[in-house]
Amino acid sequence: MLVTIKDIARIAGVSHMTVSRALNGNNAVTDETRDKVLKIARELNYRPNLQARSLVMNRKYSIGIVFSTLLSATAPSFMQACLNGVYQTLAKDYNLIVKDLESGLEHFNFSRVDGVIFVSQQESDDSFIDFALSQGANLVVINRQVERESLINVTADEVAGAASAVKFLIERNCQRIALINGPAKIQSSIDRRQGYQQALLDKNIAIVSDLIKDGKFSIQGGYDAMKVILQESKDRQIPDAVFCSNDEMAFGAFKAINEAGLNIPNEIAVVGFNDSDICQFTTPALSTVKKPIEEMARLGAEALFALINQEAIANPLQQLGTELVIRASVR
Amino acid sequence: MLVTIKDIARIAGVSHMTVSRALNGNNAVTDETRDKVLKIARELNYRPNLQARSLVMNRKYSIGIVFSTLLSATAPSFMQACLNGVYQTLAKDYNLIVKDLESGLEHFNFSRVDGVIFVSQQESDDSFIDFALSQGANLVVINRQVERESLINVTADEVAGAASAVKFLIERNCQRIALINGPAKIQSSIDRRQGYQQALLDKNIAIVSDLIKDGKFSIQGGYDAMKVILQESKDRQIPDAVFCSNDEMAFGAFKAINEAGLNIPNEIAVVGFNDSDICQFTTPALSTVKKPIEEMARLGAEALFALINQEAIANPLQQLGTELVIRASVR
DNA sequence: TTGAAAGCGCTAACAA
DNA sequence: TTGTTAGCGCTTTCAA
Repeated sequence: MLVTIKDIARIAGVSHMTVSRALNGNNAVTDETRDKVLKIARELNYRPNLQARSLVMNRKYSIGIVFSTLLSATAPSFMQACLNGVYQTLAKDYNLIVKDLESGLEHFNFSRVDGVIFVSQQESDDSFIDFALSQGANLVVINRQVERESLINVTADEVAGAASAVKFLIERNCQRIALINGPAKIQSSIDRRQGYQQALLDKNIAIVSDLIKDGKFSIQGGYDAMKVILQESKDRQIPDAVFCSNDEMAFGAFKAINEAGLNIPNEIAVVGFNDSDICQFTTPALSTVKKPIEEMARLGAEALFALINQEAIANPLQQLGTELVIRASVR
Repeated sequence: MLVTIKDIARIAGVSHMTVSRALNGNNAVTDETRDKVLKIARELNYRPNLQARSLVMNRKYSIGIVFSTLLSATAPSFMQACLNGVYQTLAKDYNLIVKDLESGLEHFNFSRVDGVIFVSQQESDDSFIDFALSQGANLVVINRQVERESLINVTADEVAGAASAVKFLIERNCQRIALINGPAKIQSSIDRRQGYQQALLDKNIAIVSDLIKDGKFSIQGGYDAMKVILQESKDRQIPDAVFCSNDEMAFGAFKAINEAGLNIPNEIAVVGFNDSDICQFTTPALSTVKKPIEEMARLGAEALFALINQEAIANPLQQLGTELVIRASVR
């Protein structure tokens, strides 16, 4: 068994309460006593049992980060950015617990965490959000816009981001612009499609449903979708541009375009979304809409800690901007 | 405050002990009582306070996964594979806590977890390993081979993997083979370099230190290293192959080679390591050494749970095989 | 089959 | 400034 405050108390010849006070920096203890206690604690390599403290203080010293899924539709770069953003804000004593919703939300025990930062990706996540709120859990939802009374929600302006990309393509004289989108139920897919359609409407270009495909947010999916698009346009005109809902799918599309012997950007321009690491190193370099994922996670986590500590939340609804990054994949 | 067994006891008109027994499936309780208790528990949406149970049982219902670093030198795809592998083996009640060593190991409180799975990447991790062992923690080290009395260690045979790749290149008539390696202190870098050198020696090819560069395990680093290699060989012969210590660096090298106007694989053959998602979609497709990362993590986690539950460990030292995957980036 | 008492390691409240 | 007592929610032990 590990060292407890009682062990230290016995050796120091004081009560366990004096030890507790000394360790917690309570100043109702003489310097001499404190020094003695701290010295013994150090020698015995004492670590507080946070489970026990937790029971008394009703604090868990843990927060949870919950993903819709750890496996599919969560690109590694996206997940790492989220984890990093949250991890950086973590106070010294705090643990970060990773969960996904596929293991079943009935297993989620809110009594083990002080709060949850939920990286929400789809509308069906609502049941978890409502469950969390009904449990009175401290909750911050990031990535997907959610309408709930006084819920803290940090998102990016994906509609505008997608629209800016498509608008740019049109201004560069693209007329037949395909969309390789993520799975239909994912909110980012819905938003980016909306931005795509908005831009086309604004410029009086018809929306051609044959040019919209599901690329599953994966490299393979982007490749498959692009192949189908090219196949289907064999007898007709091929698209002169393709907007992909994330960079991975754009990367897959590159492969299909290369295999078809077509030139990027002269025959087909390509734009992605997120600005992940790969963009600068594809050939040609991939134009994209930069989404501040790590910052989104950081701001969400900061708000969560404010919530936990019952501090005022400056701005419960934050929508971060996106930014069009032009590289050689457009002409 | 949340529902406790005492609340249920009061409503059911029994003692809290009977509730505890009913909830834990102890059969020293009549079916009638049990049903009544379970029904009330369900209605009140009772969740056990694992902090409290923890205190009594001296079980934490959490394991930790510790990375050397969450930020640098940990490729997103590698990290996600590790997390997935461990997450899949997690028992229903268990939480997974993510940590890195950069936050300082003095902060690591082993009393909060039942065990730790350590994704070790470098020799300087040894201090953490020794610290963990000195604390009597349940520890499993994966990814890096570590010599410690009765320590559970799951690794991949990286030396052989690298050697097989380089040997293959030589058999395809490559003579000047560059190595773009990870940071020198990372064990995988050391192992893969050793495999590289071994293969060259076996085939009586001299090792040219100018052809060995640090690519930092990142796309950018691979690009930079390849550029330097090409720059330096301007007046001499350029290498006819480059072996990269991970796929990301190979991807960066592709870019530099493309920019130099050289053909892959005819002028320079390229091989990577890990077999991550991108390999099939680069142009040309990237040959690589497949490393079973997720399986490594899964086996490690299974062993950790066996250790926690004091079951026999079939095989404390497991070295998984690697496999050379040939694609179009070699001729 | 059920209940009462004790205690896991810690802190809050009160007393000395 | 220090100590005593009680109790957080749970399980183990022993008694009924």
